[in-house]
Amino acid sequence: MKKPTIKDVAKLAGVSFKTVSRVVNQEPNVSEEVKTKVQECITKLNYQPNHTARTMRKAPFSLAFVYDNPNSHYVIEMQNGIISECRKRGFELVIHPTDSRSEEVGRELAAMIGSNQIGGVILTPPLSENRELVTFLLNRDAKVVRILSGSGAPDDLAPVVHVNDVEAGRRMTGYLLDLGHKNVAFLGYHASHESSRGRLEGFVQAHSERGMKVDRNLVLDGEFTFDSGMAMTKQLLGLTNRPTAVFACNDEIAAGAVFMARLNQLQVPDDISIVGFENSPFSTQTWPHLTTIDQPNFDIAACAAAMVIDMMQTKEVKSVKSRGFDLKLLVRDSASAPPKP
Amino acid sequence: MKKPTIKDVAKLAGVSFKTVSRVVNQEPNVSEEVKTKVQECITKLNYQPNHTARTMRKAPFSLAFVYDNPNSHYVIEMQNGIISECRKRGFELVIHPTDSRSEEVGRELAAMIGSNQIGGVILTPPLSENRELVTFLLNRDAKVVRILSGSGAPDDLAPVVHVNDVEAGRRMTGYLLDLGHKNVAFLGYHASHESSRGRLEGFVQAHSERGMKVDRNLVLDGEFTFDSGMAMTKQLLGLTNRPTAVFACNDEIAAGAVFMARLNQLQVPDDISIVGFENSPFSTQTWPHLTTIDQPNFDIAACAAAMVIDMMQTKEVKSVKSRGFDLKLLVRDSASAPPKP
DNA sequence: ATGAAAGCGCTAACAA
DNA sequence: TTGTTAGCGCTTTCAT
Repeated sequence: MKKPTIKDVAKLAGVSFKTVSRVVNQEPNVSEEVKTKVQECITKLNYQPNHTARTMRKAPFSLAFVYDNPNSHYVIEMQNGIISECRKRGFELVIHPTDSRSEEVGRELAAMIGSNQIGGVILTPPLSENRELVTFLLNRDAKVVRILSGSGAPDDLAPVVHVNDVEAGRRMTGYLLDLGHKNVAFLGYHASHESSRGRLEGFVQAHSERGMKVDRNLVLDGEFTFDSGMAMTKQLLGLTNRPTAVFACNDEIAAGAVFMARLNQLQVPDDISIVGFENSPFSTQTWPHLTTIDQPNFDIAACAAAMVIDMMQTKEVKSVKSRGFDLKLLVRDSASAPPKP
Repeated sequence: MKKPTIKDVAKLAGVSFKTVSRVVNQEPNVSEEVKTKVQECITKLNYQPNHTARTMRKAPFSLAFVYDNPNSHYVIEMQNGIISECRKRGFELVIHPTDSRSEEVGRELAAMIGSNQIGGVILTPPLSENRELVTFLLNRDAKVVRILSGSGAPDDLAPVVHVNDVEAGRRMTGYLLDLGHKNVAFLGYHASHESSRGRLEGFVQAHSERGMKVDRNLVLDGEFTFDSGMAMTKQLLGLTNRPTAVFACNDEIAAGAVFMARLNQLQVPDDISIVGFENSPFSTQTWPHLTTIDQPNFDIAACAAAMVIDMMQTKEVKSVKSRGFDLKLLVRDSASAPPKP
């Protein structure tokens, strides 16, 4: 009736419980004969090792995913990626939504580490940009992996998985420019938002590579929201040098832009091209579906998870590694050549 | 250097480690004097009880949130609600995305329960509608709470938190009808989708309460997607008795409907009223923002979490309880009185 | 190749 | 009010 323990299996198999332990942990020095018998008894009793007891003797089998991000889609994809890796390796995921501006984060995480619940932490922006937090966690013996925007690791603190927003911005802008657009607007710059900085940098690069200059009046600050997209686009349409293409910093902005264009009797993409970034559900939640940048969040997260787990499993302090992911241009129907003048 | 244990605290305080345990667990029979001294030592050493060891002696301190739902927003809200309750009660949340059509679910969960990782499970639709799964988990001594669409618990298997889709559908339809609409379409019926059945039922009720009959040609089957919303609306607009209002089964459908209306030069809500359901981000990802139904997912989830935790903490088998939540009509700008003929 | 003993950090049961 | 003794289910260490 009660859950069988290692001892029950041992009794049934007529061996010492240590032998059962050896079989369960695939340790050497067990004769084939005994091994099979034990295996049988395990299945017969439907024995499952007690995860808790194991954790007590070894290290924790859980890692935490810490995030402060209003974008559900992003969080879920990350989460799923991490979980898929966790399942493969027999780990558990504890999720920890938090407010990055609060002082609590460190304390909360310290509590989880201190109580032996978790051994590793995966941090996403903006938390991952917080050096202080990273150091704090490191000092408490937690393994930390950061997911960051950039083309490499910014320091040697802890491994990072980096996402090259500059390159993606460059590629997307190049696509627009090569389509023949001369006036491209950039919507949704946000100085404190690392990714948007990178995307703008790529935007500028693509221009200079083609000997073109970015019209600073066409670079608009804004939130990553639909409403902000509408507002910025409205502003754009009032301009004398009205752009023929719009590079929106994310899909929600782009969706708002599409809507505003439509409101002004402009056809997308015939009269104006509008592209997004992120390949979020919003990119197909508008018409035409958005040409956008596909960010492999699932893979990024799985990679980060693999890294923390590796770190948790090897006692040695390995040299800091980092791994980068490329973002892909996803051509759909919201961009085309500019209208003939 | 190493993490302090209960014994270290005891040594420092000059008491037995059991006394420290008493203080930590707020048990009675400790003199104020000793208590304060121990408290001091705890802070001085920065002692934190080892969660794992505790779990081994008592019951697991984790519960699982099992879901199979493509809607990130829904999942995140649920998750946040559960976590907020978990934090209050010192529990951990393990999330378990899964494929409800797979045979694995039961096995996977059984493994988690069997290995003593989790003691309770929160199930959402469509998993929560699976009686077999519920029984299976119950047989393995897991505490189960289901979140279900309906006006009460369908059985005595396990407690449920129910969400009254019928009532919400009725209220929303009543709102439209009372605005003066005579032809209201229902978009996105899906026989296998419990909630959509409930919403349609409410839709019908509201009509009959006003002595009106539902035009079955205006009830369209469809997916819960933007594209499906567009397609269904297109079909609608071809009808001779074109409806003046649209009740979309969720916000994505409604957003698609708004877009299609716009494409056909119809103003929303002046020419046609369109309402959604769910109050998801999509409801403000269109213009005008959607009048919709607000579903308190966070509270629903928190309530379910509170229930499982209660069940995990009391040994007694309590009589099955259930708790319902009302959905609120959220009036925004996508519905108004029908146009004058 | 196998087993016995010790002990992880804690709580429960029982003294004192 | 306080302390002692077991022992949770497992792994580690050290025999045999």
